[in-house]
Amino acid sequence: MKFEPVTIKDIAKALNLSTSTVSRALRDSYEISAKTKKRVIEYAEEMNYMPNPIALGLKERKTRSIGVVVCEIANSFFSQAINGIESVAYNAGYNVIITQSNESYEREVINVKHLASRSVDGIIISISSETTDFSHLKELRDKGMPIVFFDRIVADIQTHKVTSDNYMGAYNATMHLAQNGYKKIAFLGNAEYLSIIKERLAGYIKALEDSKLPYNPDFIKYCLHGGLIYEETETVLKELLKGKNKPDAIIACADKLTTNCLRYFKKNNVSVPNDVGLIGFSNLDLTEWLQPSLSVIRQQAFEMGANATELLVQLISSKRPVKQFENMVLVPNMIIRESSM
Amino acid sequence: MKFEPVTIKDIAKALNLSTSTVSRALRDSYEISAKTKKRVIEYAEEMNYMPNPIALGLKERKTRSIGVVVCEIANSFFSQAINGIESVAYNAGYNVIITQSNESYEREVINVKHLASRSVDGIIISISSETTDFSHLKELRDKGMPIVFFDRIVADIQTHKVTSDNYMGAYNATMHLAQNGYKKIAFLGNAEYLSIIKERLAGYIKALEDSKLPYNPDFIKYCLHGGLIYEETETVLKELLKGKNKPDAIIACADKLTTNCLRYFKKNNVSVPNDVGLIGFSNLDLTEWLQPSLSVIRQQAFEMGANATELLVQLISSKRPVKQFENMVLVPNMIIRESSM
DNA sequence: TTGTATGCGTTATCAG
DNA sequence: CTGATAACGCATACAA
Repeated sequence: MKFEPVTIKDIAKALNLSTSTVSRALRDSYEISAKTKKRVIEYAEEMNYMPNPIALGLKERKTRSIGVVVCEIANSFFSQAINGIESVAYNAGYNVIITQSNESYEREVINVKHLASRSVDGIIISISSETTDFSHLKELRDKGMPIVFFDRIVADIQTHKVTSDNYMGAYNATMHLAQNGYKKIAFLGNAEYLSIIKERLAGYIKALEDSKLPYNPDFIKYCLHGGLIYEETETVLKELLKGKNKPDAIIACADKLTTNCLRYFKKNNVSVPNDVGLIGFSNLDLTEWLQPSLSVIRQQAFEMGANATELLVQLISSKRPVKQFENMVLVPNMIIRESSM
Repeated sequence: MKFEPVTIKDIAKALNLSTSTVSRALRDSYEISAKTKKRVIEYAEEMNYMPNPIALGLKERKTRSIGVVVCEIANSFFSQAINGIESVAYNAGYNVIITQSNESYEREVINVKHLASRSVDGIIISISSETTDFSHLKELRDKGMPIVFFDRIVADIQTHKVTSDNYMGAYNATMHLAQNGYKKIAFLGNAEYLSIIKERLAGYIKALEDSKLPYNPDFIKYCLHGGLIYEETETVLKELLKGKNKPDAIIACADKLTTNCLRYFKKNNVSVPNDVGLIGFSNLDLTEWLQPSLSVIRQQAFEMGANATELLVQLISSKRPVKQFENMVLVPNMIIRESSM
């Protein structure tokens, strides 16, 4: 006894009407008499009628769902962002399909292809730290798929973008450390070519200049896997913190990278912020209590997700060709949060 | 210049064949000549043909997507489980739609209704800690929607379930603490009526008996919000740890609950495991380095997710009526992991 | 105001 | 071996 959903046809038959009348009545068309409308709507209600989204999609060539590509959801920044994405999407009547690249280019391409193969009306993507070739995204964009780049945007691809003011964020973070007496501040990023990292590096360098601190290229390090592999971070930190002229503070440019730094410091009995100052990007609620006086920046994950989704939904339902790009850069407050020492 | 996906019809026209021939060739039907088959498949490949899942769904009354309801994705157990779910679902050709209840009953009902109305083919759910009324799920099950209960199952609802051996897990955890010299072990759960908590409580009590430790009802506490609200946990811990006869160890029965305990201890300069022993459920990779010798149990999140999904996919494609329930309880290894002190 | 016919992309069932 | 046609559920242009 399988559950058979009631269709417009069933209603039409039961009420001795045509399917089109029923359809129009349910859509509250002006050309239907109030009486018929009422009869249909009441009966539909009673039978718990639900329009079949698949049939709708077939007609409109829409799936009413949007795809999301992030590096991983077990990341406080992205899981918060996803909350924002979902809340907007649901209100707009969209489902959200989340995929994870695990910082792998190959995986990202697979995910994007899968989403694009008509299971999705639009895509929100934060590229993997490994991605340097963007042809899969350019292709998609050229085919007319609405895409919003999120957080980790691609500078040289013309499309819609939502990101934070990474330059100012890194600038503020560096200034903060400098003002607290740190003289040799290191910069730890994930991927050198990632736009958000480039911007942060620029902000970092500007802050060094403004606080008259020397710029030391040895203090700039990258972990391609973005902290997904602890050992990679460990190797880099070892390299960074060896010798006599080692840094006395670090700016860590990713959620997991920050976690890994803390882990490494714990393991090696390095005290934060006494031995080493540390500021981590992203919203790690753990870091607040892990190490007193560790500062954490960028709290607007939810808003960023929500904004990106609003933009995407707008793009999807927009009648204008998607090719009329409007770059939109969102600048959320970058918060330096300090806990008491 | 909107992107128009290539359809079977297009291929048929281009190759001077009928749509049915093309369809059969692509499905590798035995009644098509090798030559035609090759011609069609090659052309389809070249044109990057992708079958339209919506049209497929219309025929089969399927959406090829499954819904997931968890309390939150920013939870190491669930985000790992979701990885398992997605990997199986993806291989079986299903999309995964994730929703979060945030431990709210109301939210859970909304999510379930939403998923059901958008006609996912099946649902994997881990109920919220607030949920005590299961009519929304019973209703759905009675309508024939394949449902697999995951992790936080409902004991008195007859359907398919995948969970871990919580009784043994708690038993082992408690024994571990007892064997390490702790005498007054407290039990911290989220919701009293949650089956996994009841089972863990039973295992805890049995372990107390077996290690000849007294059972003290004051040592059993609950945080309904499952750690989502730190202050709630803090209040409970304050209550638990006051007085002279306070516990010397705690079993924390949820991911965030464990985190909150650590946060509270940090704040109050309580050393783990010297002042208080602590074992937390779920897979918190952070805890490993946060506090030496903190033990963490249940590593099988990925496998559990994968198993639940396999079961669900099987249910969906099963021709038998879904009402023939088979309870399936998965018993993953419960691991007590220790880091060096 | 209502009904009829058509099409969205695909597959199954007939015919040939 | 291949082709024509109906059907899935819905919306809509066109007819009445």
